[in-house]
Amino acid sequence: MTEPRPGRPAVTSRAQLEQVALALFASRGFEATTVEDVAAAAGIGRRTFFRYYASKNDVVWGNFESGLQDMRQLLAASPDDVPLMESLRTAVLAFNRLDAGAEPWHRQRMALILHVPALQAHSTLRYAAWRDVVAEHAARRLGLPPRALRPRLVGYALLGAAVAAYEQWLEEPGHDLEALLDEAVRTVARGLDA
Amino acid sequence: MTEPRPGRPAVTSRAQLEQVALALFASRGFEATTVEDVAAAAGIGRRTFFRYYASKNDVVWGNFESGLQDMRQLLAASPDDVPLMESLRTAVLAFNRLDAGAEPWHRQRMALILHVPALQAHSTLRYAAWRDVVAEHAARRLGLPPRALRPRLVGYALLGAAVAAYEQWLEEPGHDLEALLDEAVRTVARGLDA
DNA sequence: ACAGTAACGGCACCGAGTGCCGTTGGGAAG
DNA sequence: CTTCCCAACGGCACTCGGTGCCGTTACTGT
Repeated sequence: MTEPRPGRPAVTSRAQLEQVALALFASRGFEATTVEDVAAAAGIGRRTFFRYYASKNDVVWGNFESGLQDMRQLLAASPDDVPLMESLRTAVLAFNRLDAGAEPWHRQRMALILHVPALQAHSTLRYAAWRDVVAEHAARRLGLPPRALRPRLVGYALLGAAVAAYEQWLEEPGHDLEALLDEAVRTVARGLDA
Repeated sequence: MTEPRPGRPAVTSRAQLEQVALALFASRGFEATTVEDVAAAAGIGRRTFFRYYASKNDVVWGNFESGLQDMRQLLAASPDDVPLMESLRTAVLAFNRLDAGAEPWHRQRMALILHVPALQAHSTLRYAAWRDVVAEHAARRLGLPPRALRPRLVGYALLGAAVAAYEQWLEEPGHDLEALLDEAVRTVARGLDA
C-alpha cells in the first residue's frame, strides 16, 4: 500500500486537506476563509498548503485530472462505428456519474464552483483541459486537426451543455443530473453531427 | 459636450487609461506589467487607477457593458416573426461587428483575453452577463422562465460558438471574423431551434 | 552512527485590491 | 475676490494569495 520511500513522510494528503477546506468553506464561506485558516485547521503551515494545492481555488477541484484521464481513455476506446456525438454523449455522462453517496459533496463542490466568483473564473482554466479532451476526440473522428473550427466548436458546445445542466441541477433539488446532462447534450449534439 | 459638474475635474479617462495600459501590455506583457506601471505611465496614482477600473483585468474589456446594452436593445426590437435562432445569430454578428480600422486593436484585446490565463479566467464573469442577455431573449421568445434549461442552454451554446470562432480568427490572420461567427452560430443553432 | 533524501515551515518579499483621510482644484454663491 | 461646496486625487497602511529561499526535520538505507 504505502511503499516506503526515502525522505520525510508527508504529514497529510490532498484528500484530507480538501475535506478540511470544504468544511471551512461551507461554514464560513469561501472568501471569508483564508489559506492560513485552512492550513491551521489541517495542522500544517501555510507554506505547506501550497505544496499540496497550487492555489486556494484548486482545492475545490479535488482530483479532476484523474477524471479527465478516465474520459480520455474511454473516448479512445470507443469503437469507430458508434456515431461521434453518441460516443461523446456517453463519455460526458460517464464523466459526471457520481459514486453512491457522493451526491451531497458533489453538490456543495459544484455550488462553490458555479456561484463563487473567484471559483467561477478559475473554472475556465480547468474547463479548457476538458474541452481539449473532447476536441481531440472529435478531431480524430472527423479527420480534422484539433485546432480546426469544428472540433473546437464541439468542445465548447458540449461544455456549455454540461454546465447549463449543472446549473439547472443545483437550482432544483428534485432534478436528476444525468437526465439533465443527457437532455442538454442531445440538444446541442443535433446541430453538431452534420 | 463636457457639461460642467461640481467638484474637481477628472484628470484622465477610462479610454485614455485603456490605451496606455494596452500599450504596456503589448510591449512588456500583461503579467509583467503592474498596476503601478500603468498608473505611472498615465501620470496618476495607483489608488486612482482603481477608481477608473475595478481591477487590472477589467482594463482589457473597455466598454463591454455598453455593447451589451446595444445587443439587448437590438434583440428586444427584433420582430417576433423572425425565427428565434435567426434573431440571435443576427445579434451576435452585430455585437461583434468592428468599427473600420479597429481590427488590429480588437485582435490584440482578444488575444489577451483568450491567451493570458488571468484574463481567460476573468472573462467568464463578463461572459455570464452576455449569456444572460441571450438567455433572456430566448426565454421570452420560448415562453419559458429565463432560468429554465433551454434558454440557458441557448446562452451557453451561442457563447461557445462565439468564443470558438474568435479562437479560430486569432490563429489564422486570413480568416474573416464574421464568416467564422456565422458558421459557428449556424452550426449550434441547428440543434437549438427544435 | 551516518549519509541521502524529501517534506516541512518560517521568513521575507511581491502584487492586487481596499478603507481611510487629508489634499486639491474646480464651480457657484456671497 | 473670498468663501463654501464638492468630487477627484493620491498617499498610507493593511489584507490576502502566491513565491523563492533556506534551514530543519524525519524517515530509509548502508
